[in-house]
Amino acid sequence: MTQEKTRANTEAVHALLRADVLGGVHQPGERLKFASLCERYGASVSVIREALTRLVEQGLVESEPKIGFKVRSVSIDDLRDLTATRIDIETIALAYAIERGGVDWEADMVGAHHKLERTPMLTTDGPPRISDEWEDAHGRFHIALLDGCGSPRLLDIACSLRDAAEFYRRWSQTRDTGRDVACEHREILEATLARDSETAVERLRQHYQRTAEILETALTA
Amino acid sequence: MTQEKTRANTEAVHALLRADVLGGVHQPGERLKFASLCERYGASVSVIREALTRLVEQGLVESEPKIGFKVRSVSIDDLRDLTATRIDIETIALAYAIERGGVDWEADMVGAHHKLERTPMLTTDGPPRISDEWEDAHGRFHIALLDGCGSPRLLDIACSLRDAAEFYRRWSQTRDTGRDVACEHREILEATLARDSETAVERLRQHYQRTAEILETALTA
DNA sequence: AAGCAAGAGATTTTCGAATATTTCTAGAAT
DNA sequence: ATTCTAGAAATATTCGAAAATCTCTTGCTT
Repeated sequence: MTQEKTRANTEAVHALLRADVLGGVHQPGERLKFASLCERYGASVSVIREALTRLVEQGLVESEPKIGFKVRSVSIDDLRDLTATRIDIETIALAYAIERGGVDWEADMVGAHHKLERTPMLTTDGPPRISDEWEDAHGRFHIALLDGCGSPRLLDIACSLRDAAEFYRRWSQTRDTGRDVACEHREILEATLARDSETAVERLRQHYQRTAEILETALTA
Repeated sequence: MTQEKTRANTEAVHALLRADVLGGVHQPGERLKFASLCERYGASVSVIREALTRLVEQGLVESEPKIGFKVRSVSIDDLRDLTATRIDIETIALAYAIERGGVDWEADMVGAHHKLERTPMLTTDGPPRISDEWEDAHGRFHIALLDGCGSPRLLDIACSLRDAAEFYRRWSQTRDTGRDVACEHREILEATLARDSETAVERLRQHYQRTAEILETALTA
């Protein structure tokens, strides 16, 4: 009786399906058939279809009319393009934030960073993998960094690119080869608070570049 | 018997509805009710809903769950944000294109520009307004400029921002106060072909800035 | 043996009705 | 007069089945 929700509205199914795609429950390239999805999410064709349609528009799922839907497939080329684009966009946003951000922005940023530092990165039960809580805190920190930029449109783009990146991230689970991610975050925050745009941007760039390199080796292996 | 399509598939309805929203048939802020949309596009609730869902995800329509859909509303603030973001994004893309674009890119660009120059800007029948053909050629030229950038993701973002801008554009119909748009295009092309990144980017920036200013006065008036 | 055609099965797409929710209206109570 | 509430109307959401389409198999022809 724990999950007896009589309301299976689209919003919820969309969130669920999205989480499953992002989390790798459905593999990239995998076909998403209505029959099995309806069963899995306990919803009707209509609501599954709406959820899929939205995911297509968000770039997480692909659709061929009359043929069906499938999870978007991954490639090295796309990963490189994504990384480069992400760096370009976030670089601009961070610079704006440093230029325009007020004290509220600073406060949120510091808060998000604090939470990130206090959240254990790896799970302790079972084989060590990056915990969902950490992923969440990590995302929030990076968004908090940009949040002072004052441009809803730019922020929105950054978020959607972050989602796309999440898609790749699960491959690199625990492959952090002697990398001090926490330190990188601390240094980015430090330069940002000091309003040192040059340094902050450069550190952010390296942060993403390193992640991408790890992902790339994981993807080729 | 000219339009007796028995197939009202989603793709078509989506395109139609999108064109109508972009073209101002449905005013910003206007509610989009299923009943009237079903009648207008001769389709069932399902396909209307899918089209609307997609438009929401594309940022052209807003949705409040259980309440309904409405055309996205416009504002000066959003126009400014949009313009600034567009300049930032296209600036990057153009710089990349100039840096990396090959001869095919050049050819497409020159071709698109030629077509733009040969397409009459204003309609001759009825009150003069900007013709759909010109709008189309105009969009294609600007996309052709960026197409050499080599980044599908960046190009995609640029296109979606262009759609958003289209949304505002219909207000400024024929308000071109002594502005030589054709000349601006020619100069942008010229600098781009000369691989003079600085100049090209600056001209593109001014091109958009001017458009935005005209739009802004039209919006406040 | 290769290629083609027909048909069965699987799957997506569309429909119209049933259901759930919100919004409007009118009347009663304060 | 104003606020509140019940009911009616309008509207969005969800469902399950019918229709359309694609895919795969099987048997036939060359």
